[in-house]
Amino acid sequence: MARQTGIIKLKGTIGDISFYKSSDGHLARIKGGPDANRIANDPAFQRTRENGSEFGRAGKGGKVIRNAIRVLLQNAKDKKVVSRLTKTLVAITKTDPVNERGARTIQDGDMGLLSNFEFNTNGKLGATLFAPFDVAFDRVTGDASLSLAPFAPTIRIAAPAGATHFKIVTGAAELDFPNEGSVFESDETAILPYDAADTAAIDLTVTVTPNSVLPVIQVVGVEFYQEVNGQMYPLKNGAYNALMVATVDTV
DNA sequence: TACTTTCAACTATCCACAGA
DNA sequence: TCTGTGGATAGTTGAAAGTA
Repeated sequence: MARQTGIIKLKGTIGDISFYKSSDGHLARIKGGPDANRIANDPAFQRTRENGSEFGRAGKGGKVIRNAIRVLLQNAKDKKVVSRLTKTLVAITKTDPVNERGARTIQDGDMGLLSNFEFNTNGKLGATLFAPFDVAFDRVTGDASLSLAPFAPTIRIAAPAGATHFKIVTGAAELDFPNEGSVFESDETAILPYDAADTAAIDLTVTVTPNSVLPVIQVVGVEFYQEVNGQMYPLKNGAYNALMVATVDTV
């Protein structure tokens, strides 16, 4: 049994050697574990395969969502949004009361858990936009709307340093998880000055399939800009832009 | 008993390396 | 020294075998 006696304790795996801390001290040994073939075929790993199946479904579901809102997500995301979204979708999958273990789905689970999901932890909408806003989705017409009464930007929006302008965006996505497809439309305000003067009332509407029977989510976001010599530049490549799930509507 | 590894899906980011 | 390429990694869940 190999032991680590140096000052620097390692944790993790380098090559075929694993380093970890146990009650016997810091150890180093050849990595082990069951092989891929066993996990794929051995009846003892049935539970493991069921987990893998549901986890895989959540991962694919995350891709459907990210692909759907890609045009907005590109401007407001952090490095770990994929894993955070997967985590949420796994939790949703577990709330599915219909299907048996290993076959549970996102759309049969409680998709409400996706409400208020923030796509950028570096710029959360909940900590950025303090102007009250209303969202509404009409399943018959397929219209998703966002409205804000006039507000003073410097009071109602916590903008990162350097921002001179901003934009409010929204989008609706109709999600078809089994077929890995989606319908998406987005709308946005003009680029507005970040100052103390009240904005005009904001009303944005986007439309997805009327009378849809699929789950629909609506996202709301804020994007920041910096004006330099009359040109608008995205502030720090959108590091502080916010995007959040505002509505989750299922049949 | 405590701990690791493995698998499932996905992708931005990081790193090493080769070649110019 | 710089650039492009390709592979590894992180991060998420849960189950069980294997080892000291």
